[in-house]
Amino acid sequence: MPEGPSIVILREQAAAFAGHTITHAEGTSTGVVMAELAGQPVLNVCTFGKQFLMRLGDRALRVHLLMFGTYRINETKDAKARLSLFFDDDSALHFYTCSVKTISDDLDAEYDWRGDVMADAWSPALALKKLRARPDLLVCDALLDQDIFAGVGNIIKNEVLFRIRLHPLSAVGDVPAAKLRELVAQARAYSFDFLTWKKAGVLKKNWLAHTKKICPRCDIPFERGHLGKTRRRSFFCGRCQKQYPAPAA
DNA sequence: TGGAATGTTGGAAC
DNA sequence: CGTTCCAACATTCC
Repeated sequence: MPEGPSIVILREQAAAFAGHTITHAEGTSTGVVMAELAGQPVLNVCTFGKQFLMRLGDRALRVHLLMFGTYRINETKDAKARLSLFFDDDSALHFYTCSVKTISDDLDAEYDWRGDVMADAWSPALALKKLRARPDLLVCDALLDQDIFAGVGNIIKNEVLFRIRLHPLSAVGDVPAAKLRELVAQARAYSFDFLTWKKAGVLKKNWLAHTKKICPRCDIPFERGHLGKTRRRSFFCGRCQKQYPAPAA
């Protein structure tokens, strides 16, 4: 479910709740006081990276779907909801298997929107600055770092690195400047392709690297491994994805 | 059917 | 005290 673009879809679907008032809240989450939510208006909904945010009358709710989280609108799943919100027009929003937290309603103080690859405020220059400050960071870890690329997940990581022909074990400080700019640009560009494909139900069909066995460019087997400090799955072509610095022979 | 996966966190360990 | 590491959590699919 949950890389940044999927959360954007959630936000678009939940936009209909803005302007409505919560009449009742229930669920197993310990991150909110259910009784305090009744009567609160939904002022607006937004996202930061993989987080879904709802600004209410006197607080905001942060929902993170983690790896397995799901949600339903105007219907329920056969499972206990972490948080169910019922609204004054009899609509409802249910979250399952997720982390729910109550946070300050001053979202501009909580988040630097320039760090969200899906945001209008996304700043490639700021991302580059953060990257240059960490030359030893491997690019496979850099893309997953939510302080640099909020919203990017493991699928986007693999697809971006394949797209720009960059080996996942390359060190940020050794990647040529132009290639690093490409990395930043494609972190956003691929995320929007992801969004388009996810909406059309053709996301998997468009994967070129993630979970793939053969490189579509070289027609040779992909390498795979749990790389970097994050130890997340990497799928990459040892021939067309260049490594910086070149590995010792 | 056990293992692994679109992820983060909190606390232990150093 | 700061940084790093790893177990824990949870659902679904193969």
